[in-house]
Amino acid sequence: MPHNPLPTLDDVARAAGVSTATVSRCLNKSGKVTEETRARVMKVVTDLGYTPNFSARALAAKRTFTIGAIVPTMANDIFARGLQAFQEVLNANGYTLLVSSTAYNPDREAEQVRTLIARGADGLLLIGYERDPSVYDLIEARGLPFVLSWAHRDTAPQPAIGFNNVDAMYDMARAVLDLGHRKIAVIAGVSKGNDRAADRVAGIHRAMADTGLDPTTAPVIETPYGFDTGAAVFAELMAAPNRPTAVICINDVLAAGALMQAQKMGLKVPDDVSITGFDDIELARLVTPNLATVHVPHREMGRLAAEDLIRRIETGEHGERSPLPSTLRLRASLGPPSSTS
Amino acid sequence: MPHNPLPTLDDVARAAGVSTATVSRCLNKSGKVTEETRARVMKVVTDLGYTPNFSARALAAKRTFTIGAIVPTMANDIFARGLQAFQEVLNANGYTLLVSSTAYNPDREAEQVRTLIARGADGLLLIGYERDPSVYDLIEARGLPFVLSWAHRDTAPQPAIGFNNVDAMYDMARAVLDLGHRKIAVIAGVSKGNDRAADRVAGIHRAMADTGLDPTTAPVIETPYGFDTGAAVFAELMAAPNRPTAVICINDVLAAGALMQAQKMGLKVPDDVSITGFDDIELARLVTPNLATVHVPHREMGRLAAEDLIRRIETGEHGERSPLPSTLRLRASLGPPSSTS
DNA sequence: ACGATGAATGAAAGCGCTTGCATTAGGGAA
DNA sequence: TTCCCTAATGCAAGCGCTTTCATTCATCGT
Repeated sequence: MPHNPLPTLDDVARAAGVSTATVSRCLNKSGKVTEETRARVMKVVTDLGYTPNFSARALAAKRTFTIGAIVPTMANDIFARGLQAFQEVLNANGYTLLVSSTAYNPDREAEQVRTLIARGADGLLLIGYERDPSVYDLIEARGLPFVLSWAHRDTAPQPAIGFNNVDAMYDMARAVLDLGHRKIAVIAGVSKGNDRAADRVAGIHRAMADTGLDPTTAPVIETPYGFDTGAAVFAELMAAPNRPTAVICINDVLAAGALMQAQKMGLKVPDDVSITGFDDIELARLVTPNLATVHVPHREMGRLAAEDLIRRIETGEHGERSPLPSTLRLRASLGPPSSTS
Repeated sequence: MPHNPLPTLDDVARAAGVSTATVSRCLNKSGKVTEETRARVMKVVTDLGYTPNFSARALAAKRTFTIGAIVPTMANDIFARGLQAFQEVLNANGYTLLVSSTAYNPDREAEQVRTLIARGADGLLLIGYERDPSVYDLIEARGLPFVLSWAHRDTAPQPAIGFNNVDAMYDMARAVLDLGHRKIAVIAGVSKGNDRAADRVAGIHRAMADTGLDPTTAPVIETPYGFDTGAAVFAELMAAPNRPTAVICINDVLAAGALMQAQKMGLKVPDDVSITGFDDIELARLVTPNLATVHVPHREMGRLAAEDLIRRIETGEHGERSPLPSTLRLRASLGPPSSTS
């Protein structure tokens, strides 16, 4: 491994006949430099192909221009999309993205936060609210700017760029109920450590209560994320004595699995049973019948989260925090209950 | 922003009554420390909640335990999956992942590489072979370990953990041809700067030549990645006078778009026209009919790439480089050409 | 019992950059 | 012309860690 050393600030300073302080000032646009010297220095910089060493810069300036994101997993379209947008904005502003994932394991998050702090991240992106309080302590003790995303609760103290999962799912449940469905079942995600999943179920319950139904009558089955698990739970649900006429799924992937299983079982959707999802990933428009779901602006969310976080880092102030809108996409997988069922 | 300073090596050293050198040695398991002092130091470390400052460590040791990945975009399932696996292995080995994306714009890659080098990445993950030679120069001048992925060419000098796109697509094209199809059309990705896309088309051409067909007779339409573009190209293709009996798509997303469009046009798949994809993302088993495609082990690939890269960084040596296997998944969207067409 | 031997530890020199403070030079006011 | 003020620049002290080299000390051979 030949280590052909990159030129350093000293090299540039010497070649330009100025001090390292001046070169540094040129590079950091901190004013206080004649246009003439700046030009001379910049020429040397490009001639030498100089690139500042970030580690050194970070050590001296206590700024890394690095932002950490901790997501459950990138292999989930909704996070991948949001993260991509997040990264684009970061890059456009001179920041670099450090990614870790928890595989939905809350315990790993604290560890990841520690690592990112040690690495000197200038800011943090976290998903949702629910986490060990010690994690928040860690971040706040350090005065580290952060923003939550993929969720939004009006009452929560933490800054969040996201949507209200309760309300969003309430709307969908309401739509289902308004069509006349009374026998509802829910395929839920694992709610432990996942407030988004929990909130969505809460939204369904609220809609039922508002419609005069007893929320406890609807079976709610939690299952890990995935098609196959969605399919399995659906099969179980439909094998039970008192079949639901509508199955509300906590996300599109689970719903797609359910849809696939329905087909396999020879059930017509929505005639025999309605199925709804959440997220409106592209898949929703590809399955047959098209999936009724809740549209969430993931890219937009990632973009806004990045902008908010950068603002927070650079100016200390923060933007508005009103929740992002989610909108119903009522597609063919949702219909009125059949009169015979 | 209250900056509650994290404890430093000095703090630990003082509290443990040893020198910073000793603490450093304990932390880096470099032997040369009595079990007794190590225990004492470690206790102080946990008591104080000490975490080393990576910037300082990087500056002093010229190691960052950071690995950079430059992908076209994370918002593409195949990269997201691979990257997730890549990141998991990295994390398990004490490395952190720095992500940038190029949005399939080759020009941006050189810039990203520079940034990652300046940030002191210990290694790099790049997608495919095709890039400006200056990028390779940059990396090699620095002696920076790297590995390519998502592609594999036996003749290429660069280390790669991937599969052979030509062969993989050859197999699929062969399967299509062997069913009797003679009028074939290709929905391709943009091949400029994307050797995976180009190689796949090459595979199709080779299969045609091997079957005694003139490769130039098959229309190849390039289009950016996406459903809607896939649908649009498909519509165009089927509107032409001499309709193909089989449309081979360069990836599953394009194929899914084509499938959707076929449905919209009232065409039966595969009776009226066969459609095939590539990648075998989950969507392939969700659309109706299920998509015939080429299965590629993306997660496995990400995992292996990470392991190879780490080995390369830590020991200088490299593992084997035989291509990963891809396998045909011949599903319902592919059938023999109808006799009437 | 004494010097030789080697293992554990400490002292200190950076790594490449930023930044507070000192210094210099140039320009305007008196 | 002299003096003061300001803007540009340089000096040098770190930032927190690793690592080389020197030092210390206990152990062993003779």
